[in-house]
Amino acid sequence: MYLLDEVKKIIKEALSLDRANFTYPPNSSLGDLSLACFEEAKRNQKNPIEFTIELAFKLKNDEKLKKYFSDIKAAGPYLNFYILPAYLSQEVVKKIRSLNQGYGQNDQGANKQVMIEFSNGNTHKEYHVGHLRNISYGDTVNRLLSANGFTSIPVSYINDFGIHVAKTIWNWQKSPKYKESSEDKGYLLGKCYSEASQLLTDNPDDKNEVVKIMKEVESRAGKNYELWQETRQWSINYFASIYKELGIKFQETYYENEVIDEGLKLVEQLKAKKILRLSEGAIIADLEEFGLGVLPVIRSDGTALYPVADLALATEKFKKYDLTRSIYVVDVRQSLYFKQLFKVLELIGYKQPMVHLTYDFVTLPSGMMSSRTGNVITYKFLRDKLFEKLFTETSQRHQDWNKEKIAEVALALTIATIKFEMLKVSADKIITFNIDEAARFDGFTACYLEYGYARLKSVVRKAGFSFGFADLSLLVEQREKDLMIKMAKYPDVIASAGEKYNPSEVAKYLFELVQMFSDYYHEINIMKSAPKVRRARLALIKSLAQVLDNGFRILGIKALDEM
RNA sequence: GCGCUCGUAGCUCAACUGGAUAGAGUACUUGGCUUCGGACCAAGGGGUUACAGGUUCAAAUCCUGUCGGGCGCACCA
Repeated sequence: MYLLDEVKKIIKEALSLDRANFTYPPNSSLGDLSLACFEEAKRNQKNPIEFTIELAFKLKNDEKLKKYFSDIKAAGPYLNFYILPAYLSQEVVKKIRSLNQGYGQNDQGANKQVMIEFSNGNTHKEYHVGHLRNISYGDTVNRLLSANGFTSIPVSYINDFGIHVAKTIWNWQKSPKYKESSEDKGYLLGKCYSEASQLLTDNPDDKNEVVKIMKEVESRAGKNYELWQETRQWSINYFASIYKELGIKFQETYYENEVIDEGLKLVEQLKAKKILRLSEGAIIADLEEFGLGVLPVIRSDGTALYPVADLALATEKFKKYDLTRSIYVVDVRQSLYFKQLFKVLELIGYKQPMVHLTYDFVTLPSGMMSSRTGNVITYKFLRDKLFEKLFTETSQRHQDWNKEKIAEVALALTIATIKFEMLKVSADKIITFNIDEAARFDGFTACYLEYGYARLKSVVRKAGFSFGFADLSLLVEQREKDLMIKMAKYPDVIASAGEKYNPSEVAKYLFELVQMFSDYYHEINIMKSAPKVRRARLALIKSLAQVLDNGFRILGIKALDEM
């Protein structure tokens, strides 16, 4: 059990409470932990202010509590606890040193297997900042679930069979410039798609050709089918290169073209079971009685819509894995669609909880992003722009470094910046992505966190061999105590962020922790302090580095020793 | 029209899900390099939490209404 849980348990036992409303005081002069006593006072029919005074008196004389608290004070209706620094340092610093990467994890989800689907790229289309929000979010939630003890299975679903594919293939054949270009072919397909959409808006008659290509691809034979196979692979390779650069891994990858046939069979079965029916020539799920309207499944021309693949995919997942929960990370605009999909799955008989994890979209100052109109910031554009700027910044600061090292650090900072920008705000906020804002490296940014970490590591490096036994009771500064309290809260943050699927809590926590360290670093010179004190302080900041490291890992960010 | 959602400092966002004096970043003004790394730190000004009611010991948070933005509502994905 972690320190704060233990302390809360002890207080509850001492007061024989089964429920208790703990909060954290607004500033450390009011204590480290507080108990709001409104309800308990009411239950005892007492004025809360007098009631806390009584409680404080009682607890202060409780011998059992003396090893945990230096003081217990009544402050109006709150009972404030001051944790004994010696106990704090023993419990926090030592615990971190013994658990290392495991610090912050818990076993809440033990023996529970959950699946999380995210990323969901379309082949033959651009990979843009909207996808980056999805993948950063999904990946972090996956890591949070693992940290909370769940067996979490990250999967991606790739849409390789829609009309967008045919559009791209159509334009690819028409325009020789793409074939001649030396750029990555997967990247070029995105550009090609954008142009195709524009051309088709200008000349709607050309759609006939696109439909012909679509049918040929779906028939799985012929020249266009072969071209589909080839181009599809370029996209898949391109995605793989992006995932690799971002450090994101999937346990399974599903493709629309591989589940669609199974989906069509399933539709027939569901028609027989009257879960689906014909209406106006189309096949639909009529969900009016659940207040969910109508979900079209097959068009009146007989071609498949999105749910066909999704129903088959869900079935496939439940067949292969014993899941206690199935999570889909998809933007909020598809809320109704997922309610409908989950309802149909429930009617089929799947009882497992299904969660649509929503996030709001990424828009641009110039308006809504759309690969059809070309109003997008692609991954490549963003990455190159940030990389260039960070490469320059890093070179200026490290004239002694070679180009490879500078590039390595600049790339890591680029990735960290992208992810952090996507994760630091809560999922229900629209991100208006301003590339110049994102390319600033001060304030609440990944670079700030990395910079604090690098300075910390630099002190540790300079200290060299001066470690050994540390007397942690020498950590008596208020700033040291504040840091330790903050470090003690890390497991709470992981539990809470995991429960709420909310990475921004972790981002904010890490920022605050680094802020506290920066202040400490400026006010207290570790290397110049007396040898025994120095050892204690080094032990403190080494465990602080571990907490930061663990938190960075949750966000999918590489902690850099130097930058 | 119906449904969902958001509205907090000039701007971008927090606020432990109903708790103490609503906090950060940025911008602006000012101070700090004979430095354990200045991509840093410190100080200052900046708020009727869109508006009006209600619920209670307590409301940015909950309920009702109004205004404003965004999104979705049968063959797009």
